Amino acid sequence: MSGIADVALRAGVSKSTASRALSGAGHTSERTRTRVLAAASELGYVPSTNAVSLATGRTRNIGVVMPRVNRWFFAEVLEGIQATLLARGYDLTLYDAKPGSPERARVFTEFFARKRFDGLIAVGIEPVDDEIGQLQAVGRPIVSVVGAQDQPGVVGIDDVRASRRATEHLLGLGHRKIAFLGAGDAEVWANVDRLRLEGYRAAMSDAGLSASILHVPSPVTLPGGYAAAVDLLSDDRRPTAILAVCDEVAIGAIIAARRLGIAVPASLSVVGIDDHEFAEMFALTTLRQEPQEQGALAARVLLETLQHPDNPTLIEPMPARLIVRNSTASVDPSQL
Amino acid sequence: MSGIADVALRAGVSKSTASRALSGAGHTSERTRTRVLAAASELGYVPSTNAVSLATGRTRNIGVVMPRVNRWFFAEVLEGIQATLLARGYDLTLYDAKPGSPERARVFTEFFARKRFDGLIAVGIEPVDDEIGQLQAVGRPIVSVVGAQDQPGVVGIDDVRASRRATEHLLGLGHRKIAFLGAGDAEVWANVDRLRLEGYRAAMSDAGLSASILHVPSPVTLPGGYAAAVDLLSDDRRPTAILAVCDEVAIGAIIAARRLGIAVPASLSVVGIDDHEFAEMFALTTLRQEPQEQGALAARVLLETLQHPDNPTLIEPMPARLIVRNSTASVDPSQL
DNA sequence: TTGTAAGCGTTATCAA
DNA sequence: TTGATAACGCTTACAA
Repeated sequence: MSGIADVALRAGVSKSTASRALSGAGHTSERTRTRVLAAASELGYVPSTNAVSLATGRTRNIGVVMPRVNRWFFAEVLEGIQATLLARGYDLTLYDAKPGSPERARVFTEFFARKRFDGLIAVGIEPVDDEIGQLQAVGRPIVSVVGAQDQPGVVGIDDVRASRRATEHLLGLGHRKIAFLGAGDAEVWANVDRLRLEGYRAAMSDAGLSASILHVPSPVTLPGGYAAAVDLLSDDRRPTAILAVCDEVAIGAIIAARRLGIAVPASLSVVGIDDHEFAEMFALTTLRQEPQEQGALAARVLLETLQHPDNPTLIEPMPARLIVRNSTASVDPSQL
Repeated sequence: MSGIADVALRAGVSKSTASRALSGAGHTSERTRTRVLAAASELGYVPSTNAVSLATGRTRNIGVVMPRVNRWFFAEVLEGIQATLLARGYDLTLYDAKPGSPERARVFTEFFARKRFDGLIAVGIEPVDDEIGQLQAVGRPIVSVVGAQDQPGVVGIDDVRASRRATEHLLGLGHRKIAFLGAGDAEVWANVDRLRLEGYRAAMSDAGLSASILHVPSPVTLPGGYAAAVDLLSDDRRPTAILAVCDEVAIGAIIAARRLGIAVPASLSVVGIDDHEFAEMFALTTLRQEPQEQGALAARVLLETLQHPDNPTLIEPMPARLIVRNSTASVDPSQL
């Protein structure tokens, strides 16, 4: 456990010189610098992060809050953030904040107040009431991933546009009876769900099909989509196509269709949003978003902000490309 | 940003008295204590974790390393750890360490050397070569989740026993041609996979079926299990039952069977290990393990060790119960 | 029970 | 370019 004092001693300089040589800040002669560096590596010197933080006020640590980690999207975003921070030598402190839970309240008050991080990445956090103020009160830069597109510092795709595009794909195939599957009432993702529903509605309206708009609520999970689809598809007057709020729901719907003996895509087209890791296996047509990239971008933007606090970075919405696989086809004329 | 000095001033005491009153260590008169507490809350005082850590040597932070976070098991374990730490006021610093990656090397050397945590939880880390030494060198207590059962401080189920039990379930239903699906060669989970394969082999041998042992390699993912099962089941001499290394692979196999028109469980029994969140939806018979509990236990044990370093806690293997659903049935006599 | 003062391991200021 | 010395914000002997 040798400290900078030991290094200084061994290099025959003062602590301050050693510090300068090691951190690169301030002037040091080439000769002493190499001597200090040598001494440090010989001793296996590792600076105490606590002492550094105390003296400088920076932690080299980033906080990440998300409502949960056991969902494909969140896990992917987390990996993207992690990789980027790691490359820059930053640590990552994770905070779990399930909506409405008492733990969440503690995170927002107690844990955030400790300010153990230089900046915060909020993923899929839709702050309610006082949470907004609590986030502000942290007094550290914040970047969000998925959230209201109108706020600054938000990384994500344009959800309205994505689901509109997906709907148009189905319309282009001749479908008229298109159901939107997903987005129950009090969901985690309420915001995103709402935006995607909106895109679907807009596309339907534009096609003169306002009357055919059909919003089927479903839990936003694979089993949830399965169950909801079983109900929906058991009806005689079932739709010819389904737009799911995300791939997990879409895949649930495909599995439901198979079980009911409904051929996909011959008798039913299904399109999702995400390009989930299972999408290929189910030949799912979907709008691809890349959560790892979103996480990486969020991290980059945040680190950039830390370096140049008054250099506000404008974040462009990320692209969402239509990936056509084999879950969508032209509508069967007999079904019209 | 008021510090303890401000609190002390406001309460009309010295810094040390304020510190004692706030931390509860040492004696303080009831009266001054309440005064200090009042002053602290009026000022919204939050101790600087850096200063505390520097002075005490403890961080109130736990490190968690795992090879990845976007797999059901890991994500669940992480949630279990998180919840437990949160309840005790501990922070969680996450380290991603994909096997063999250069990032992993950095984590094990650079990041661990910073010792930003009081203890470490290693989930599914199968340390190689120098990594073992590097973990030791951290000089902090370590608890593992899943790993060699013979090492101390390891939380997990008895994998050999679990897969033996699963195999016996199939044997009890009259199956003789039972394939083990999973565990390719150079897999992340090599250790666990090997143990489960071993349990299967043991059960088969005990039943006098050594000759029928059939190990079919498959990537340990749902799509991987799907692909491997499609191959396996396309063969005329296909097995009447499959034991999958985990539920994700098992579910892949069920989906494959359905696509091939093979009825589960009538013509094919499938059993998994995990009780994954999708298991119920696929009526999968499985051996349930509870990763959240494992994470929580690991966290509890670690915190306990921090409090009583010389009180070695013995960790019992966690139970794995057979959950019989509808993916297994007595073998069809015509298939024998 | 309380206060003084010395750490904890760095960085930052200011002379030299 | 370098070196004393004072922060950083807290805990903890040691004295009172």
